[in-house]
Amino acid sequence: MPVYDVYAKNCPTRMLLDHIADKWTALVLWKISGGPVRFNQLRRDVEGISTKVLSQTLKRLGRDGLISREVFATVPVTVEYAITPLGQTLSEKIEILAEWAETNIEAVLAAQEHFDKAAGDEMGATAAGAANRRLIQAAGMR
Amino acid sequence: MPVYDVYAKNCPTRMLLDHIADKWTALVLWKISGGPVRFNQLRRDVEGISTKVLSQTLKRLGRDGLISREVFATVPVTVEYAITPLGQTLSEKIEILAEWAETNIEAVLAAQEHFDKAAGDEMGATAAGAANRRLIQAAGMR
DNA sequence: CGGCATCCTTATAGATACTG
DNA sequence: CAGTATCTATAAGGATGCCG
Repeated sequence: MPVYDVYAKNCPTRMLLDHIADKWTALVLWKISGGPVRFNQLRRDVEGISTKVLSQTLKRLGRDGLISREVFATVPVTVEYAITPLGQTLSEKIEILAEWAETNIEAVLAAQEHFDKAAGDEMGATAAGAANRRLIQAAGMR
Repeated sequence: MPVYDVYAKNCPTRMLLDHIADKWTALVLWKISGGPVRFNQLRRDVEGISTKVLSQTLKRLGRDGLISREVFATVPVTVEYAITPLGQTLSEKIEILAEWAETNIEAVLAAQEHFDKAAGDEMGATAAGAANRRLIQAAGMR
C-alpha cells in the first residue's frame, strides 16, 4: 500500500480532496444526504447552480460511489439521487465544515471589516497600492 | 441574528464555504496550521501551487482572519505565516476532511473502477468514456 | 422531467520576467 | 527571499435549445 500524501501533486488523496473541496460538490452532496432528491429539485435548492454544472457534479459523485441514481419509469420519467453509505460518511464531515461556517461567519466578517478598514485608512486610492498595503496590514490581525 | 443558509446564493455563509472549499485554500491553511511557515517553504510544500495563486490564497486567508503575517527585518527579508486561533478551529475541520480522504481513497478508487468498467462495457469509446478513463489514469499512483 | 449538446463569456491557472 | 506584473492557455461557468 502506497504512502498517501495530500500535498503530493499526483497522489490520489490529493485529487480526491480536490474533488470534494469543490464549492458545488459539497453543497450538492450535503443536500442529497438529507434524503433522496430529484434533479430539478436539487437545481432549485442549490441556488445558482446550472443544469450543466449540476449534471457534471452528480456524475462525478456517482462515479466516486458517493451517491446512487435510480430511475422510475413514470411519465415523465423521475430520477432520484440518494446518498450511499460511503457518501454518508463524507457528508457528515462536510456538515461539520458547514457548521463551522455558520458558527464563525460573524468572526470572519468582523475580521474582513477590520482588515479593509485598516487598509483603507493608510491608503491613497490606487488599486495597485491597495493590494500592497493590504498584505502589510495582515500582520496585525487577530 | 439573521438566519444563515449555505444554500442561499448571497448568504455570507455560502460565500465563506465557497472560500474554504477551495482546493488550494484547504491545503495551504492546513499546512500553516502545522506551525509558522515562510512563503517559499509553502510553495515547495504544497506541490503544484504557483507564486501567484499562493499569494492570492494567503491574502484571502489573512483577510478572513484565519492566518497572520509577520515580517522579520533580516537580509533578505523573512516573512512568516502563522495560524490564528480562528484559523486553528477551521484547520481542525479540514484535517477531518483530509483524514476522510486518506481513509476512504481505496473505496473511492474501487467505485471508480467499477463505474468505468460498467460504463465502458456499454459505451465503447465515446467522449464521456474517454474523459472517465483519463481521470482514472490520472489518479493512478506509482 | 431529466438531462445532453452547443455556443459563448468569464475566471482561473500557469509560465515568465522583474523588483524591493 | 518574498512577492508583483503581465500575458496567455485552458477550463469553468452561464444561457439556450432540444429531445427521450
